[in-house]
Amino acid sequence: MLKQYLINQIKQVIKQEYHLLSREVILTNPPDAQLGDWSFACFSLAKKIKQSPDKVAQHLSEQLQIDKIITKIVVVGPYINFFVNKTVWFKYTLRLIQQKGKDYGRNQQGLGKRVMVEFSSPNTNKPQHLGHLRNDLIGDALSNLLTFSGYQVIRSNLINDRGIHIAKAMLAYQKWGENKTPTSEKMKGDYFVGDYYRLFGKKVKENPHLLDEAQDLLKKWERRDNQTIALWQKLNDWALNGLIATYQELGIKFDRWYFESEIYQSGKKIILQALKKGLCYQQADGAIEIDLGDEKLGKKVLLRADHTSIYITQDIGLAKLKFDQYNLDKSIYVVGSEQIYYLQVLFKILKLLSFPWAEQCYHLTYGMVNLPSGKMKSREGNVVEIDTLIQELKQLAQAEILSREPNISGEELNKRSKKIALGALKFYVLKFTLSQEVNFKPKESISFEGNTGPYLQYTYARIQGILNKAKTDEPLDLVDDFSALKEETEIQLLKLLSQFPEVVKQAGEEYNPAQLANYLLCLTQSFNKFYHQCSVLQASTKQIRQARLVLISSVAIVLENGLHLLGIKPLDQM
RNA sequence: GCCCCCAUAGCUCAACGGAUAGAGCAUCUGUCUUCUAAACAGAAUAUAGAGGUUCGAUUCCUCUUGGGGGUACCA
Repeated sequence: MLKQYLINQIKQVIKQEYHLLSREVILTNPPDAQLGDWSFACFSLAKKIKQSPDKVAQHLSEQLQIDKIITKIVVVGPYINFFVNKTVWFKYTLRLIQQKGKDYGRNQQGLGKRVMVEFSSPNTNKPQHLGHLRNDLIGDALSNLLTFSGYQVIRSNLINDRGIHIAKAMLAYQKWGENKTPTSEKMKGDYFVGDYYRLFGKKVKENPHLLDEAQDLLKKWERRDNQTIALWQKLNDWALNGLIATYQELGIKFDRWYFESEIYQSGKKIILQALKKGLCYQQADGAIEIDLGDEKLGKKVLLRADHTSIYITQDIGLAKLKFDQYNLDKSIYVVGSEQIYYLQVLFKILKLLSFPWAEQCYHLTYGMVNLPSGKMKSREGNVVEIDTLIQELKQLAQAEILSREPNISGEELNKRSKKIALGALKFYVLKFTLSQEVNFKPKESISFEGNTGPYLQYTYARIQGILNKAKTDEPLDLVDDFSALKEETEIQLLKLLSQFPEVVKQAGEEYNPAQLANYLLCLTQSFNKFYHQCSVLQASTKQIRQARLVLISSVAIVLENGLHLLGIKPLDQM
């Protein structure tokens, strides 16, 4: 690697001149390509040896050798700027990409390590909306990134299929459902169930006693009352089928499903044992509580007075179950920022109960999704459902495609519009920094222009168009001569292509898919600039043409790999 | 009340403590007989306020102001 070579050269000179072993030699990109290809800033080194940065830069640069790879060294104030041999760089990078193909950018960071990513975790009382979508997409992209970094990743989903919110939907259906079914109403199951959940919300305003009835229903469920269980099973299946259909539409898969109805009692035993050991205590009314030993966190009840379990009881049990079953190195919870305090409490409890793996639990937070009309609340119907949005996007994409290709076959139209719709939606959501709240703008989310998923897909399609027309007889991975690539845009592309492995590695380490998303935009913009300035097929010489074909084919590979990590499918034609 | 997060262009977002703060939308102006105009080129506009740390702060610290979230024997 050229960058590593440079770093080693610098390290050597620093050692020789100042007798310092500097582990951190960081090379940056100069703000302008005219300044150089890589840059070393001498500030921190200057501080260590108590000299002015300018002096250090000057002195170091005089000791550095120019060779076949480093062609020029220019000092600008405290910066040492390096120019490297582009032909060598092109050859190394492009051949590497051609050889590795789909594996270009893969790293071994997590080799031998096992990590679980729990995400999505929907309730079975309504369809998934935009808030879930962000969670789904982050969880999926993160899992992809970690897999690409060599981790063994287990994607898990905890289905919240029990509790008062489920009982509410059940009660409404029992009272006003008239034995309708999703089939009879020609509705997706989760939407069908969601309607009854909302209906409950409406009716309970007129008649507050309905809440007591729902409570009773939940108690009957807990007593395993036959009729109640049957009703629950029925609604639950409908809702779950709807949820699964959405995952299929999104192309998201899970390795392990946990159902709250099956594990909600787990954790009880752990707590009773902890009580015996004196790790927690019983209150006068019988409730079991733990002192979190921290003023900010306070105290937390672990089991109700009647020793039935509450939500955290099951999360304690589930955490243990995960580590017992999978011997995890890391357990990541993808959960919104509104649950920061809750997960802090959970992890603290696990630590206080002296589970050795407590420190390996990690909460990956992200900001909420806001609509222009304000906060999303399923109960009030102020939501944008995922399926609905995808349908809208698909229709828009179809209109776009038809305006370009009126005679396209129905099947192809369907296929393409789905990829484009999902590409737009996924990229729109994933490009936000996690800690940022997402202000969902309907118009921008359905846009296919500018910084969007379809822009990336379009660029990929453009490249495929050229490659298909090129019909080159020389296999691209055998092209050897890149000395003809001299344009600024070509070199810009080279730099970006060689950066990809670092970007992926960092995005994985920092659990930050947005970083990859922004990199891909940068690469794509750079390509389109090149596209408008340089012709590939009409290049002035065969040498340039062949070299450019390899270059753009490499861009396509990197783009495809990057999109794949974000869960977005490229298109050969648009 | 207490705790946490956020504040960058008219709008939505970028920017390992480093060189001239970048994109996209919207607005205005150009570019399709030439590899797909879902594109490209150009114009214009920004770090909420006050201190501090630092050779250097959009980035770190404190306060102020303005948004959001949390503070259950709910899930």
